[in-house]
Amino acid sequence: MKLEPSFYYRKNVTTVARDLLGKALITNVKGQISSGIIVETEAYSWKERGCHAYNGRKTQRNEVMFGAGGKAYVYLCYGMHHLFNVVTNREGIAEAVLVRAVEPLEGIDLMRKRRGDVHAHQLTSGPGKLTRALGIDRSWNGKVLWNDDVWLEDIGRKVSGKQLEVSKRIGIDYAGEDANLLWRFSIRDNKWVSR
DNA sequence: TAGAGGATTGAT
DNA sequence: TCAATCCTCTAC
Repeated sequence: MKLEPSFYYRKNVTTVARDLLGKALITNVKGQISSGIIVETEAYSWKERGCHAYNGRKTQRNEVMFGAGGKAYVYLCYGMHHLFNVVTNREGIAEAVLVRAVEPLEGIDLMRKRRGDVHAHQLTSGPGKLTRALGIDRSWNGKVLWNDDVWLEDIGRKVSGKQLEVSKRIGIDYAGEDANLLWRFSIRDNKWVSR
């Protein structure tokens, strides 16, 4: 079952980030389906320095984050990697959840084709890798997440408190104290969690 | 309009 | 540990 818009509209971005664990991210590129189970996320909010939209800073790139929740925010990092975010909250409030890693579910052969011949557990174990494996690029920026190209689904997988791992976010040393926020959520001992 | 730098990856 | 590589933002 596809996640309802109300799932994304919720006000607490960290709650959405936690709830996304165990959900499936599915893409349909020219009729070819590939999907993965989300095992690692990070929350970002305009209220803290790790976020592109810190302090309400709005640019052409991050404009989508200011829209209503439930859209994809895809941007290029380091000139070579596409990163996939889920926009949350209501219009005017810039918050998003970065999907950092998924566990391959469907279309594994297709992912291999896109990623080259790598070990199964390296197919989608990082934010730049999973976008490539699933065929996501910047042209997907702004798509709503309940259409037929890309969507999220509840596949009934529960993440217990025991499995939930909370930690500091990665790669935002420049954010000062905000880099210490425990806004990274992952499934403990899952092979596809990055690093 | 030019220059600096980045929410990463993969090879060395 | 470091280079690849190019878009985005900022400042001139």
